[in-house]
Amino acid sequence: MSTPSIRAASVKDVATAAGVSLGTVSNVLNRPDRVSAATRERVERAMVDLGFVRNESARQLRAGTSRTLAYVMLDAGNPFFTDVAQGIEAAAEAAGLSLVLCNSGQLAARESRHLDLFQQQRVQGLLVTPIDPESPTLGAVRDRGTPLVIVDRTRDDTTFCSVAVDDVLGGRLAIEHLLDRGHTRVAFVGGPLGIGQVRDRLQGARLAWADAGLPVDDLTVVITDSLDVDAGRGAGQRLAGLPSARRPTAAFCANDMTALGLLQQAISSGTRVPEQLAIVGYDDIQFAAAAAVPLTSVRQPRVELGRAAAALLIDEAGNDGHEHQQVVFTPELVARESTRT
Amino acid sequence: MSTPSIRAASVKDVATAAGVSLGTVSNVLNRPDRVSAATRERVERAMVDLGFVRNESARQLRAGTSRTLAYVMLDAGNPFFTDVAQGIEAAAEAAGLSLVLCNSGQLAARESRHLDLFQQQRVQGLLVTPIDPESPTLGAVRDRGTPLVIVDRTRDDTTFCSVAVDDVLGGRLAIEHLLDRGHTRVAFVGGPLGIGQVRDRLQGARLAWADAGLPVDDLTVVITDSLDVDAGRGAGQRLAGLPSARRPTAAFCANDMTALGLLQQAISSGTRVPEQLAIVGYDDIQFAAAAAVPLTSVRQPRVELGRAAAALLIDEAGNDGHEHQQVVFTPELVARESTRT
DNA sequence: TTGTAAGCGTTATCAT
DNA sequence: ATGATAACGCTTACAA
Repeated sequence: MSTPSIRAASVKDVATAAGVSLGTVSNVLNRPDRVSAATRERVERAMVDLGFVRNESARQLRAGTSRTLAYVMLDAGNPFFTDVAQGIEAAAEAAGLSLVLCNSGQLAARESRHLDLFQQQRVQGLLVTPIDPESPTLGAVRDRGTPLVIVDRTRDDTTFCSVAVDDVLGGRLAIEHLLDRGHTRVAFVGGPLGIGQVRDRLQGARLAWADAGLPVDDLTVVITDSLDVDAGRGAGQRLAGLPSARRPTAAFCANDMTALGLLQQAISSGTRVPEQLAIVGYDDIQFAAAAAVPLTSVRQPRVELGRAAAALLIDEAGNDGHEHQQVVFTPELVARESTRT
Repeated sequence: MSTPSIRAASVKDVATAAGVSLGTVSNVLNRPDRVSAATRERVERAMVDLGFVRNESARQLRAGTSRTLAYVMLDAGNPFFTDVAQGIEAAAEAAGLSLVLCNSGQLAARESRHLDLFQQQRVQGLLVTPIDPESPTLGAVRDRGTPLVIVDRTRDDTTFCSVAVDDVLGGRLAIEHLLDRGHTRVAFVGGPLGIGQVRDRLQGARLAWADAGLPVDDLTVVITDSLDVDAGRGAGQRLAGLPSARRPTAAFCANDMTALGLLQQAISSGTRVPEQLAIVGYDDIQFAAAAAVPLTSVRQPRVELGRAAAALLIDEAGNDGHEHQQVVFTPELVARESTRT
């Protein structure tokens, strides 16, 4: 049993206890092969006796290298981002690195606090899903020496590595699926348009609509204030209020939370899904498949997204010949009950 | 614009650039009042010119104090824990501390890796929702000097601070609610029984059942392998297979994920909820209210749980007269459509 | 108000 | 195979 001491045991304490020099202790820590089995054992015993815990600050200061990656999430409450984090962690673990997480919660002040902290900690690299991908603070981080990759967002220039999913294509897929099912009056539900991804998904929807040669007015656009469940409910009421001749027979929602809200409103008001209203969501979160009417959704390769981001970061941090890459993944439509013909 | 240099600028570099001594630079960092406005300004200019980022390892090594708390989550994909984390972060932020997160994902190896890492980083304190609250590794952490509080779990002894919710009472509330609604054949759905919380919720259910003087056999117990959506679906099929005379008219699920699965199975097989099957969940996650039939659920004060845990930890880390406390919160039943009479 | 210098715990180089 | 010693970048007395 170790005795909680007033001051944590240091290598020096271990050395004294084991009757060896401090350098030898460091060797059992870092090059165990360089030390004889007998002394190694003695040192290791002393370590557990004293409850020795290596001081990472000192190690890092001297060695000049950190063994951790950090991911600043946009919204830890959204299952999408925790899946991305899981992919990052898998890649980090495979490379012998640890991942620590932080949540900006969409607050710029918190985002920059966390960015600062991690820079000061000299993490090997930083992943971030930024509130604003164009923000100059990201460039500042990298200029100061911390490799940084942008996750699930893109930037207009190519000065960063980034991984994202083709949202224009995703919008296309959703609408093409509904057209295939014979729908000719469709609603896009989502917002605000300040979010680049919402814009892209809408654009993709419009492109597919135009390609089909349908009257542009038959694609109703319902802009919401946010992308949560309440927004979906509200949109449902707005759709229900339309004259039946103009009422859409299908809706494409900019994310699953919104789609779930719309679904709930429909069911509780007696609208049958998919017979009277087909619904397509976006993200394919776990709850989409588990909804009362399993939701057709555009799936993004979340875990793979994280994995790729981590790989890019590890390359940027370790490879001198590194060149920035903007990786764009392809989304995929998962058809379920909510759009069954 | 700062120039990305081959080696990060140090206080010494800043001192040289500003034409002052290294001690003065440190003063503008730590005691800005001790230095004249003129030199302070000069030093600050030099800092931005050089893109100076304070080295936290060196700071911490010398000052001996960390400004961060860490939370090792059990399952980052479960919205319950991210809400808890939010409460922790709020309390940490209020105390001028940062919070970093890690996910054990129910893997003991990962849990202990993360625990090790944070100990080595000498974080001010550690919060953890452990895979096994009785594990001796928790005691080892604390013995080695890192304050640790247990979150959403309890331990048999009182050697730790902990915060949890009264699960026996929660089970009681669920069953009493169903009894109030007139149900006399009820199923408990959840498992495995290795999880203390599942045991407690079941125990509460049984106590309430016994108090009502009903035949013990009329409380059907359906044990599941896990607490996810699939488990709920499977349980639904098992219930449907019972002879109608013995088939429960209501089910109490050990968490919302399971309840959502049960609900989905019921709806897709034509069982009307709540008319033919009433459902009570547990946790009151956001998706519970957003389900096709909004779910009655036992709510735990998640954010408050986190806040309280952080407060305990901060006290343990900073207050010499600290005494361990086991805080137990009271759950609350939120009635919704799924149990409407 | 500012400068000087010691030391935090570790790693790594060089002797032995 | 092991021991002595000089950094790493910073904070903090203490001296000027």
